[in-house]
Amino acid sequence: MRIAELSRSSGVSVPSIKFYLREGLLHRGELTSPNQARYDESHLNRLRLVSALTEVGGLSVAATRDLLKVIDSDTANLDDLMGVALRGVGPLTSGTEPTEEELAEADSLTERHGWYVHPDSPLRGELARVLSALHRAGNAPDQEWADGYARAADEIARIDHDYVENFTELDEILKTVVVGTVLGERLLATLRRVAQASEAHRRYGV
Amino acid sequence: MRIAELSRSSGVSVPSIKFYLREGLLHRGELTSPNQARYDESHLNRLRLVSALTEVGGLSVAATRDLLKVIDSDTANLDDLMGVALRGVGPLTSGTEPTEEELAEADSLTERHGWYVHPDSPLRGELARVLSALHRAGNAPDQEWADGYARAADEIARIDHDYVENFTELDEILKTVVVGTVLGERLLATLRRVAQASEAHRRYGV
DNA sequence: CCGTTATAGATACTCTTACTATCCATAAAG
DNA sequence: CTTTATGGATAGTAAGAGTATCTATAACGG
Repeated sequence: MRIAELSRSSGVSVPSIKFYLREGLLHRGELTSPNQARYDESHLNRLRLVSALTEVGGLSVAATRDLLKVIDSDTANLDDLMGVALRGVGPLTSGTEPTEEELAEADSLTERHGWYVHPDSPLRGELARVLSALHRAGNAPDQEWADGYARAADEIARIDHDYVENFTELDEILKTVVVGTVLGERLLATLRRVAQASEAHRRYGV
Repeated sequence: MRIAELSRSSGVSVPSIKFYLREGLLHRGELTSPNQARYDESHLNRLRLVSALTEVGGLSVAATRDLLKVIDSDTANLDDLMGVALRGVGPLTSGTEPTEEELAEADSLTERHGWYVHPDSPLRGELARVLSALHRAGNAPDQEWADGYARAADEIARIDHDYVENFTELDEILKTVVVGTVLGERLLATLRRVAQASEAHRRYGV
């Protein structure tokens, strides 16, 4: 197909497609002449993936490119790739480095739940920053509340891993992990709001 | 205190403080002369809240201002305020309107979990868009997986509501709901990644 | 008392991100 | 054979989040 049709069936404007081509988020079409190229299903699928990740997943173009690079890579080692995929999924938070005290609170939480976090993992600082932000925002996150969240997170991690075990193809697993991480986060956030609104309705009849 | 000290103890640069003053995220200090103002604890607290919401919560300055407006308002009706607070917490996703079919999938999910969602609620479209994005990304969200997420969301909603019931002051509740919604989302996302990494470690020894 | 430093507030400038718009030379379509 | 549609390069734009400057004045340090 030509670019116009690709645009129509993907819902991405022609200039944006050209932009993604320039930025390396989409592979070039097969040139049939110096100014004509043919696109196929692979381009369409990639564009759908890109728009899902950026529009709904909220990823920047740069972050999306990095993720796609991981998906496209065919390193043989699944374990490595899972790690890269999880670590690569940004942008996480910004801000200053957490203090020792904040790290200690994060460690205490992860230990209470029997989680293993590598001391150098960015997740450790990330968690510390979030907890610290809750303090700074004037909401000392009471331990029971945070623990409830942790239990839910634990359950979800198990669900995710069980789900991934259905797949065997490496590239399929990779894509599932990446997409599941990014869009799963949005899904969870949205379901949480729905559940909250519904619970408010149930309790107070809003 | 003067602006330099406010900057030092909040970690926000003086130009940024001035920017927040211009944008209405921070109330002006008390003028002691045409070019001198005094700031107090209230300014410090507000700045901490703003930086927690923007840096960790990932809110834009505009979204933060809107939220603060809700927190500052003293409408007497708690029910209304909870609704406004929950609805006001953006930015949710962007993109095209969901189709009937996508809405139907969203409705089916909410119904399976006994949730009540007002037909005009933006949450309905939001959920439909996320589910649709999962399809578009090439990951048909298998029902069992989504249901697992929904159960976790349900649990969290209950935890949140139980937590809020500890408070009695209206403005305290409001702030807790808003902060809890925004930062709780980050906390949950982070815990989920920690749990995932930990589960990967447990299962595959990464 | 006085030179230096620190404001308040207004206006202008900058940097990044994510696109759009133009342009040229050729291809395809009617 | 005259429009319309590319591919690819270059330039322009609009929004968002600050920074920098500037003008009078205060406040401080000696």
